Amino acid sequence: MAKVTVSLPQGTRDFSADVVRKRNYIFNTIRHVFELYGFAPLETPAMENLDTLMGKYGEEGDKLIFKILNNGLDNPVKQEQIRADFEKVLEGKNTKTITERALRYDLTIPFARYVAMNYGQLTLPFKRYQIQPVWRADRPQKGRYREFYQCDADVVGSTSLLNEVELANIYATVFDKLGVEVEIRINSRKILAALAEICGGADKLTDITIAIDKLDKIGIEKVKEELSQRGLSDIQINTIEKYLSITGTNEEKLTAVTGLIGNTEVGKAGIEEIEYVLNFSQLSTHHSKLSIDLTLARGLNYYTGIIFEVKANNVQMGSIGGGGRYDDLTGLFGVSNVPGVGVSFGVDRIYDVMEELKLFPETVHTGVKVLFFNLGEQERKSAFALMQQLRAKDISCELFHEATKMDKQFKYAEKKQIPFVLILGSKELEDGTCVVKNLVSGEQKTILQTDILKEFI
RNA sequence: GAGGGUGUAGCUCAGUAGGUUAGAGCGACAGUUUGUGGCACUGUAGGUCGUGGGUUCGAGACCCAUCAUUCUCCCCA
Repeated sequence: MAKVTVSLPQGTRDFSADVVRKRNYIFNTIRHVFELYGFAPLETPAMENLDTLMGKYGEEGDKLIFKILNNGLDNPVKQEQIRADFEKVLEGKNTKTITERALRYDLTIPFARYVAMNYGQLTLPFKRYQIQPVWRADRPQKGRYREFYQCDADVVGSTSLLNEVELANIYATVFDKLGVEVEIRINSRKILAALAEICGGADKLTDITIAIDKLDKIGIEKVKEELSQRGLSDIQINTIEKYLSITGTNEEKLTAVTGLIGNTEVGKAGIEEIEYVLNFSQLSTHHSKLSIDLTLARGLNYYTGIIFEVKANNVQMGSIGGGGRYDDLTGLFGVSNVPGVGVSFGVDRIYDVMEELKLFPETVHTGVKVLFFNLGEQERKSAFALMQQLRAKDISCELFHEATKMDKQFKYAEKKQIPFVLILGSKELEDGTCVVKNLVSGEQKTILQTDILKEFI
């Protein structure tokens, strides 16, 4: 056999039939719930102008954007300019002559761009969902791919906390349906802002969030070290340690955090919005837990209110969903004062979790239902006619491609997990019957050809 | 960007301290079986041991480089 020399770009994958079916099961579940909650679909291009994306995801994020090389760089007329601009690229700057487009990095920024461009036409509040791949030039590892799907639902044009309640319920509903046990973590950037305020300045917010976000990974001592490196005083660090040591039930956490930052206006607001979402969500019934996580910060710095993150229980995997409220995402694109809130599902990680915990139902494997045996020229003509009758009734069938030993045809059906075979040989041809065999049970019976629809509908 | 692991048949992997002609299971194909699959038995095909250098009388094994892949950190879904 010839040596195969082709390969796939790092971090990308092909999906074979059974994987696609399982992925579709997840997509369909999410899409269905999005529709159920009144969200409408939107699709945007795989690529955006580089300007649209740059600077939206922080310094690290910018590095992970896949940039697209411009066409026509070999144009002799422009060579001098291009050489000069390429020097800038070597210094880490982007220039439009070299690259001006990039693959989308997430779905939120393209959505904000869409809202800004179409603001006048939208009925507010505007609720859209979007299920498309995104690309990141990250180094692949467990649960991390360079091409992966996000499923986002966002509401813009409303400051109502009802939206947060709805989105929390969407999370709970989807994971209940999929049978994945999760913990939906909730926090408010306002509480973090209040913490920064009593620690001497709003400008410390980013430093503080980056450090405390790592608590469960590196431990309290390392966090304190990092805070110290980031220029916080011992008194400030002491306050943060008090904040981080808050534990207990949701109610206990709220009481404790109120004692610490409840005297600040922003802190009070943050506590109130969490209380509101928690109380409202208790009205609906679902298994997934909604719990306060005061260390939850989220890297994206456009979040301003409630923030969410979803972790799967019983499995080692990064977050499988995240989101939050942003006050002014479209302001970056020239349309100010459009508040919004959204959540995102990471399908590829959800798939990995479900695979690891064996949560996919058997019924996901629905392929061909009936294989018609091919036992000769006359036989196959009759079989073909019968098969078309079933297909007309939406039953998927196949006729074996050549007249060969039954042995082979049986094995084909078995490998493709086709549950029924239909045998129509010379005997059956004569008396107008056919044999239906159930490959799972091994039972078979002879029926009239005219009764075939009854048999399978 | 930093640091580990792994590359041997289509797949999963053995390969002992460096020593003839590199193995197993599964899979594929053919047959036992020209109208009944799964089981069993028999046989066949398939590998310049990721690639390139080096050490050695001798390398799948040891050393260096390189590529691929995987995992961890950073960050994230």
